Amino acid sequence: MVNQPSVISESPDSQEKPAKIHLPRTSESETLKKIRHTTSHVMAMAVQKLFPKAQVTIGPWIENGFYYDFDSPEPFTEKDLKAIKKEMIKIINRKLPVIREEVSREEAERRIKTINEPYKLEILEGLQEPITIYHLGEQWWDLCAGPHVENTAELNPQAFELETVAGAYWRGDATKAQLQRIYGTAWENPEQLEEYKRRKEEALRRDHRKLGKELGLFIFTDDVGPGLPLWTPKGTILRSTLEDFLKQEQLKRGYLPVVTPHIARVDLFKTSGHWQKYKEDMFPMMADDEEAKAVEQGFVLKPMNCPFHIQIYKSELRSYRELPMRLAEFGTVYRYEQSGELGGLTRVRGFTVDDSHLFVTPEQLDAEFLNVVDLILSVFKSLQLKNFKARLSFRDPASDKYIGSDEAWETSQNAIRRAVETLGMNYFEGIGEAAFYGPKLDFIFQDALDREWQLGTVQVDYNLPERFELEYVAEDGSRKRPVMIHRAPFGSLERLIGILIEEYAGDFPLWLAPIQIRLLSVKDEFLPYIQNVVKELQVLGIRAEADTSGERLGKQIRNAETQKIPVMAIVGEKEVESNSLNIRTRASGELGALSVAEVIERMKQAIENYSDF
RNA sequence: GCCGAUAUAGCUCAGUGGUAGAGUAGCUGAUUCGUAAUCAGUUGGUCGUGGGUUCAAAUCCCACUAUCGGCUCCA
Repeated sequence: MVNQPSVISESPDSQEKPAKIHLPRTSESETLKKIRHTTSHVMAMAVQKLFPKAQVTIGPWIENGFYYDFDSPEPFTEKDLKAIKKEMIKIINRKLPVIREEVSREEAERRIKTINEPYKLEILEGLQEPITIYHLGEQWWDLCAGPHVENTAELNPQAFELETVAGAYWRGDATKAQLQRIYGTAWENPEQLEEYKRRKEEALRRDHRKLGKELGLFIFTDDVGPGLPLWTPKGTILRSTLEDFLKQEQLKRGYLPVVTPHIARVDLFKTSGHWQKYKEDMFPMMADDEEAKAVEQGFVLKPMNCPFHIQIYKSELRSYRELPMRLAEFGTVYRYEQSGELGGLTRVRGFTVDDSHLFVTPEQLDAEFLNVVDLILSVFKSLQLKNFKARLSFRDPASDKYIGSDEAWETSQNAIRRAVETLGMNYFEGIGEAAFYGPKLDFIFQDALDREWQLGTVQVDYNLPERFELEYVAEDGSRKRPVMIHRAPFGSLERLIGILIEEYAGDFPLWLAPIQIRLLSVKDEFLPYIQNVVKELQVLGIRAEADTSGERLGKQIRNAETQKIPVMAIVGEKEVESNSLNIRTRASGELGALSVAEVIERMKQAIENYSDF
């Protein structure tokens, strides 16, 4: 197995093991909460036994397990994890009682001082009374709200695993101490643990970085640079199919296409506020010489498209009759993301936003916002994306990273709240998640490894119209200020494709598949026939190709399956004689012989309806 | 950016101080075959880059780059 190419693991046999075991998330199970809390305490006790200098900080449960952060002079290694696990099993087998004790703040403080753990003192400050301490036997205790199992004997030593070590900042603050975090998972029984591991492996198989390589969709090279994807022919088909799809939707809804350059004078971004607020996140300025650099006269790669679209709006005196004006562009932007943040297609330094800026009158704002949300939801529906959350991304009033007046923020945040309430959508609020120029409604998706990513976004903006002094002539002849809506249903093509690859596990619906149908011949003598049919299909815009490898049929089928091609057409003597194709699909297997005309008709229908063959 | 790990053939990986390997892909030949791997032969690597230690480095040390996991950040 080890020496096989990895695509092998995608074979039907390895996929047909439906999960029978239910794996609850921690928040759904009181039992798991107890198990994981106690297991994390056992781990902390083991760590302090083996590394007496390690200080315990916090160690909560998380949805799939738990972690504990330690301040340790030496970082933990994978080897240490094995030793820690061994020590944990010893502790479990000692059948230590887990005892809850309520103490006064003063008493807690006194006890912490005797064991000299300053982090605990800081934690204590933030705790409400009653303060509870949990003891593991007589040697170890920690501040904890619980709940816990009653005895370590209730933990199954075969049902937990220490997974990985990582750095983490104290209190999640990059200016504070770097701690060592150990992630682990714990379950009720070994069967659940096995199932959990199996699902993690399964998730790894869906990873878009792996599938992107196997299916030949995109590459990265060291010579081009980190976070800068290169799109291969197949990936480019996928991209442009998605682009065309959205362009059509937008044309139906009155959007106006525009194209703008990738660079602009730095002054443009001074007016917009980017230069002041996000200079560090932009690629460095290009200047002719040192003198130009000194006075900040030069060009920058655009991190956003809005200032460009604003220029087009401003290029003429606008009447209220022209509004809403919806300028749309697949605009490629460049952001100098921190090196440690880059990964696959979900976080890159150059990406294409399906961007549009809508210039509307204040009266039009609510209706237009609803139109945008409607577009976004219908796009997700066509893409069969169902698992997402809507987040109201508001500013953190305590932070100074935002531009604009308090009134402008209030007005736009209220507009967003009104919209989601009108639609009756489920949503949650993310304080501090706003863009620096305005609040957003974001659509959040999960990748194969349960990490969350923002795709679609709608933003209400009173600030940039102000900064660029945008106007329109109102009905009464007065000059008024429009409101802007920034919106991107995909968010970025790159991130969307990353999520789509994982959502479909590389098995794209027919309309998106880079190769829609591959023709296979039983014998080489039928190659001319299949090549003619391929031409016929291509003329009709169907993405068809012929397998000319001369391999046996079984191998040709296998190759088409591993490449996840949705439709295979097999040609032997019978098919040539009757001018037909013997169809086999990924979704439904063998469908038998159909006339070429019928195959064409069904392909066209399925592609048009976003459905299977 | 921070903590840790990793980097060997197009791909997936083995190789822990003594002449660089396997499977697969590619190429060549034979086979002309009916629904997930036909057989044989064969090309291919400054072992990420640059330094150092050593008689000798893929292997040990240092720096850098990239990737992976996590943290922080994310317009």
